[in-house]
Amino acid sequence: MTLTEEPLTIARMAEATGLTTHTLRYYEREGLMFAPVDRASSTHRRYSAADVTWVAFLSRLRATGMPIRDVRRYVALVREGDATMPDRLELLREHRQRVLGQLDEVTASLAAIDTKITLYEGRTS
Amino acid sequence: MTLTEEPLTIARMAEATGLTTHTLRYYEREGLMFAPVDRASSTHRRYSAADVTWVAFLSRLRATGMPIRDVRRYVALVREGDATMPDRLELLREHRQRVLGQLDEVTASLAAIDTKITLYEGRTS
DNA sequence: GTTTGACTTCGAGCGCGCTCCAACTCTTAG
DNA sequence: CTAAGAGTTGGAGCGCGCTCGAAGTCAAAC
Repeated sequence: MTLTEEPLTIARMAEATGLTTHTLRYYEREGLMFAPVDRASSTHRRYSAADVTWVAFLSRLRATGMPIRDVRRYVALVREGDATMPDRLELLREHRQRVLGQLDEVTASLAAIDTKITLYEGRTS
Repeated sequence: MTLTEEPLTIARMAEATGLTTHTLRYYEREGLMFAPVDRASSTHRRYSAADVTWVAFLSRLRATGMPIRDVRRYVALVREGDATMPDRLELLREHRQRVLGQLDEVTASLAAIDTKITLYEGRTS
């Protein structure tokens, strides 16, 4: 009884993923979808549950600043099958390290900003 | 005995701040400097220690994703003097909240990526 | 004084990631 | 069956933050 298995129109997919319909089509054009999106009567897109799962993960990659071109490389590896697992792992690990570095930098900068805030608070109190 | 008080050429300023000379000129054009940068014989820039301090802070704002236009607003307030302290404080606090939100989002996405990494590690071992 | 390399301005160009428009077709509610 | 609203494609446009090129001027070393 999984009603959620019904395919989604692009509008519903946009709601489900938090992306716009424009962005969904853009990602597809850019080769970021795992497989060609199903079509209802060969025109309107019908997104599967698997599509939702994939777009959710792809959004995680984007949210952490992975460039489109790297996402494309990653999904290309996924399409090639299990043999590319080590490559995917390496790609994700490298990305992870970059993100950790960015987090450090942002955190350090935030601390500097907090110091300034505290200073202002002292002067306006 | 503060040798560091000697003004810096743009090239040395670039070294000191980690920005390029192009970016330094760009920021100045965009109205992001606190005060007009000194000139040696009215052409070549000579950056003061105060300039270094300001650019360092401005880089913190940028590193945390504050848009150029907001940095401009902030520095405009600074120029207006002590009366604008409450406004500056508010601006920084709002920025701080946005940054905290971004940190949360990135951290959550990173966790999802870590999960995927762990999954791959399980399969390739 | 001359040379060499750093610096100047102005404006154009670019890479990224969308975002939007136009003109058209399809789906579905009534 | 028809009308209205949702979806389609292809390509242009945009906002941001630099980045670079050209053509010329200046400074410091010799």
